Amino acid sequence: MISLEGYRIFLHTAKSGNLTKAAQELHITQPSVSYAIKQLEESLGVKLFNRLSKGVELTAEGRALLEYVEPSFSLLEAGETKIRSLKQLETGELRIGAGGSLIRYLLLPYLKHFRTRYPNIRIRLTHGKTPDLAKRLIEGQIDLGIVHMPFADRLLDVRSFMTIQDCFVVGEAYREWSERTLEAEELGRLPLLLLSKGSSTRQFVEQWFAAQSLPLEVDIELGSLELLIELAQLGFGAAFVTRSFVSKELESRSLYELPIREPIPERSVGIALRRDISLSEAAARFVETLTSPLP
Amino acid sequence: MISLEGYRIFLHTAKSGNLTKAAQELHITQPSVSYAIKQLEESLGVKLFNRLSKGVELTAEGRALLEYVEPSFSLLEAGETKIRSLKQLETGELRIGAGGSLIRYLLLPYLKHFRTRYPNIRIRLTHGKTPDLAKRLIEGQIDLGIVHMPFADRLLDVRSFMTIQDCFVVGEAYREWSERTLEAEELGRLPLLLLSKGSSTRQFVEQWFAAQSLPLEVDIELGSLELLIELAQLGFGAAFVTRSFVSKELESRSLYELPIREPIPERSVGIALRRDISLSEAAARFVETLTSPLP
DNA sequence: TCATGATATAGAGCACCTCTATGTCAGAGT
DNA sequence: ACTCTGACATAGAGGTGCTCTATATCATGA
Repeated sequence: MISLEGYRIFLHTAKSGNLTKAAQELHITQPSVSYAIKQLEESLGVKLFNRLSKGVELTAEGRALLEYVEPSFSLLEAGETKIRSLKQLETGELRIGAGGSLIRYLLLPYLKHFRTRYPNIRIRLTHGKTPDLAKRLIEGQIDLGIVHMPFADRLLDVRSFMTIQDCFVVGEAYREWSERTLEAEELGRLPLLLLSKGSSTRQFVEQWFAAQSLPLEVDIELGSLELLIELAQLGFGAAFVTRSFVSKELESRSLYELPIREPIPERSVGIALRRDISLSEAAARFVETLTSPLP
Repeated sequence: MISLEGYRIFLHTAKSGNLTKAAQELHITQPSVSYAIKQLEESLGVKLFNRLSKGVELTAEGRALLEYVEPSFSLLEAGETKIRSLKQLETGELRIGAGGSLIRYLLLPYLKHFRTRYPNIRIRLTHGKTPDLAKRLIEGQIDLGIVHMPFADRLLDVRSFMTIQDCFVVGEAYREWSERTLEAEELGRLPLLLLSKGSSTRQFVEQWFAAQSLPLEVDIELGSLELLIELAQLGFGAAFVTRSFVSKELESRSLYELPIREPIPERSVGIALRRDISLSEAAARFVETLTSPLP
């Protein structure tokens, strides 16, 4: 097999027309260049250079070879440049999957920050429920998934990166309910606004009711958290939401949280990654972004 | 500096998705491949493969790199192929087939020129009639054929490269016939010297007579144009020949052309090649020689 | 639980490249 | 002519780094 280093030396020699100069460029000695050229000539079975008194000059065969070797090395160099720029996050893509409202209410500030910092990384977002995201992850269609915990899969590495606290909120119409601590069973006397079945949040609230042996009567169920919040504000009932997602509304008093004696346990949101593959540079950096506090 | 051998190993590994298989292809051992990939990854500072339990799989960065490395190596390989074919010019051979008198009267100057330019190419000449040449071409026994046009074959690429003009010539004995324009039918009053049946030239002259509804009475028919010309000079009659083949004799007035009212159409001579195989370097150069003017 | 088929690691060995030193040669300058 | 300069070639020593064998480790599927 032909030594590839020989081609690199050939290329420099051909371009400078001078073994000694080529040697300097390559930080090796002139005899090494001489040796390498000789090796290459012998492997190919043709003379590549005519040795003149003032340097070397390509033969017809050498010139023919150069026409291939030069672009070949340009490509390799371009490849190395590409890798460098991927490493510097000057290019690349980041494929994120996230469930329901997490993109809008939780991921958005991180995405904004990341996009400002690395404007040339193409961000692709995929919406999907947790099992769907798991499937996409395993198939390599997304780099990482953002899911409600608990969630586990043999092939996935899921690590919590944020805890969230859920609560019930009401609008002005039911404001008085927020002025004293309620027993859990009293909630049944209010119309309940929940996310549709199948969402992690819905599962979670169902479990909470079940844990206390309380029946759960749902009055309004919606796929969109946005709409849920709006209806709560309009006085349609008590909505089960993550507190931090409505912090603005709570501050501006367009929503009120219902204090409940039986505390709603904390949940956490996790990052799901394929266990056996390493992250792309962009994905790794995004995970860092997620796990360190926003400025 | 990055070891180029590493790229070759990377390429094979990426394509087979399996270090062990790549090692076999490269005739080295699996640990060597493992080592090389690791080296490359460390030099570039990125992981190129995810190690799975059933082989390896490119990472995003690896995939990006492959897009450059693969064409780069294709180029190198093409370069090596080119060199190999150029080398053939040092030792190769050129097998030409040509009909009848074409070798001697048309090809010879080109052959001389080619032989001077590429003295190490062994030239093999095959004599044969057009259909025979076609058969040899198709069977790969010759690289190219020189044939009278028109001629076509599904498997052959035939391109005209020279037009020729035929004429009737006589020796001193019939010189007076050359001093006025003859009607075609007057030719019948001269003894006619033609090439033997089966030759393209004979076919052509027969067609010409037939086109004018003239009977053709052949007095002397020979396989050799050389002899035909000699007999014409000796006054045996009018010979049908290609004008450029006897230009020397016409100049030196050992032969005279008969002016004829009905013009004899031009013919052309073509190069026949096999359509589906690429020419050897030597054959390609010879075709160049034929299609560009002699110095 | 075991067999299978992967990759990773450790450590020895040596091939091949690279170096230093020196030879050879052609051309320019005096 | 002679020498000086700048080039490439050759010889031989030396050491780096690749490659090998042997073995570990790990995941998967039966």
